[in-house]
Amino acid sequence: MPRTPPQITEPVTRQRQVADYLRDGILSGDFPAGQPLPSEERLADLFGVSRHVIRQAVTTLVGEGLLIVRRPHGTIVRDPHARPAHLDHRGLTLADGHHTETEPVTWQDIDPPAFVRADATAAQADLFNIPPGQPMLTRDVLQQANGLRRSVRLHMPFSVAADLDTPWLDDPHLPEPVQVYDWFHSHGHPLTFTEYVRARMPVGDETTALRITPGTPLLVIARTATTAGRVVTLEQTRIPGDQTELAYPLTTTSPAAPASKPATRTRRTTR
Amino acid sequence: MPRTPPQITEPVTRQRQVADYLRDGILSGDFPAGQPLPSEERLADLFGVSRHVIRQAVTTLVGEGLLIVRRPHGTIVRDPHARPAHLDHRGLTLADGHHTETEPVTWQDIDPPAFVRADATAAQADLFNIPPGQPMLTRDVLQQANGLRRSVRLHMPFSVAADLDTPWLDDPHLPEPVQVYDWFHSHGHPLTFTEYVRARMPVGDETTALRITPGTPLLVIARTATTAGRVVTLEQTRIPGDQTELAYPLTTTSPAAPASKPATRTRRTTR
DNA sequence: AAGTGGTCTAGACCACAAC
DNA sequence: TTGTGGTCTAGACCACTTA
Repeated sequence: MPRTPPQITEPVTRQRQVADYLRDGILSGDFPAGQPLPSEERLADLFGVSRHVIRQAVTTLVGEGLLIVRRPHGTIVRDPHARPAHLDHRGLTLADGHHTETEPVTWQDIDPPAFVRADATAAQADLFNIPPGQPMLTRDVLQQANGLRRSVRLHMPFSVAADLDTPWLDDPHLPEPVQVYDWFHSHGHPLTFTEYVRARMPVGDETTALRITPGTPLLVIARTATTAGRVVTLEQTRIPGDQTELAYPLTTTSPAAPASKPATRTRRTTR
Repeated sequence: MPRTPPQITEPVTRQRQVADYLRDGILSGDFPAGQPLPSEERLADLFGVSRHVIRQAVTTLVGEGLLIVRRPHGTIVRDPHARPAHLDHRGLTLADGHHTETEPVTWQDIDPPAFVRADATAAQADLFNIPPGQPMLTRDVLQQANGLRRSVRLHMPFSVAADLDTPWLDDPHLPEPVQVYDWFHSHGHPLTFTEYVRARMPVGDETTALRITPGTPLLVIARTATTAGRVVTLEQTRIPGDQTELAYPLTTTSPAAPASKPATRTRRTTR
């Protein structure tokens, strides 16, 4: 009897074997990008399994972004090494009191902006250092440029609008973000900006609104504007993750002049 | 007979209805986070459909990151508004000729670094401005800290190693990235850095190697080091997208001193 | 022992677009 | 008309963990 127990590996199911076979073929180029795979029934016959097994394997690979299904043409191989076609240099330019995006893309509103009165979520309350549930002015718009889509939502707590005598306390129609930034700058509140980037899967109608191909995640960018240590606005942008790559010049600080970190946000240390 | 054709909407399949019902319940809090959903068989009886329909709906929501399956406990509701628990302030500090990461996390190597000789892909060749397929020195390592995992891969073209008389042409055992940066700095090649962020779904064994929960994307960070207009190294980091959020201080440039954009990379304008 | 989700079969019918 | 993937049913057996 063997003393050493055998190495336990992942169970090798049929759908797993099919998925591995197809993935290897795609990554090695045996199944060239842009070409359709053999039909599900043909693959089922080829492997001698039911179509359900094939479908499970195909579903896995669609989730990995390696396949895309075009009915009734078939299942098409996607280029796995394709990088996003667009590069977005993140940054703002300040000239004559006017803020401008570094990236000179002109986004067009698909629908008129929506001005919803939203209550601060726990995370937003934490960010703005306000009580959770406090109402906020928001401006929500869906935009497009070059066939791309993005969603931009600007948030400003009521307390900020009131404390700093902004014109939007009575008229909640916030203009586009850069104009809001201009107002702060010209009224004695110079701004510094920080961006927070995360990725998640689209939920529900985000897939259709942003025209997201199945198997591609969402890039979520939260840009905060801070003046005198106070976060005054949050500009949240959502873009499909397979179309755009974000570029940031990295600040190389020297310890003599330490980086002015934005106000630390409390974070759960639990997972 | 009506003149105006009816508005065409998405077909409302059973699995779609089940998924919508469950999603609404999760987002509204009727199905509280952390609690298990009713079992598949119970849901099938409840709706009067086969278990297959339930499974399809559950698969959809797992793909959206709203559910997580823990066998045999059941299917657990995930907090849809949870933000990543960790914040990574991206940046480098330069002191006494030594580069240090701004974020003071100590990552531990899970395995010893692997030094593979890799050929430049088309995208990498474009980035380094070298012919595609040119060999590169690479250093690949899987790390962990605080229960998180990440993969870090450092690339340096052979031509760079040779032209700048680096010590790694003969001994391909690249040290960790900051030490490589130190070498460039102390040998008369001051560096500037740019980071490129994108998101994609994990492929194949990335899921297991990085311990990625199904339904969560991957954040891919490419950090380039440039000296005298030449990109000398590429440091690529991959982290699970549900655990870490990236923070970048945004540079607000004034047009008098325009931002020194890194060498423009050619990009396909096609989708 | 019981109950969970995972895998798999063998069928069936459908909508859609190309031929 | 044909072939595609999408949906759906009604079963079956399995591995796993907790009670």
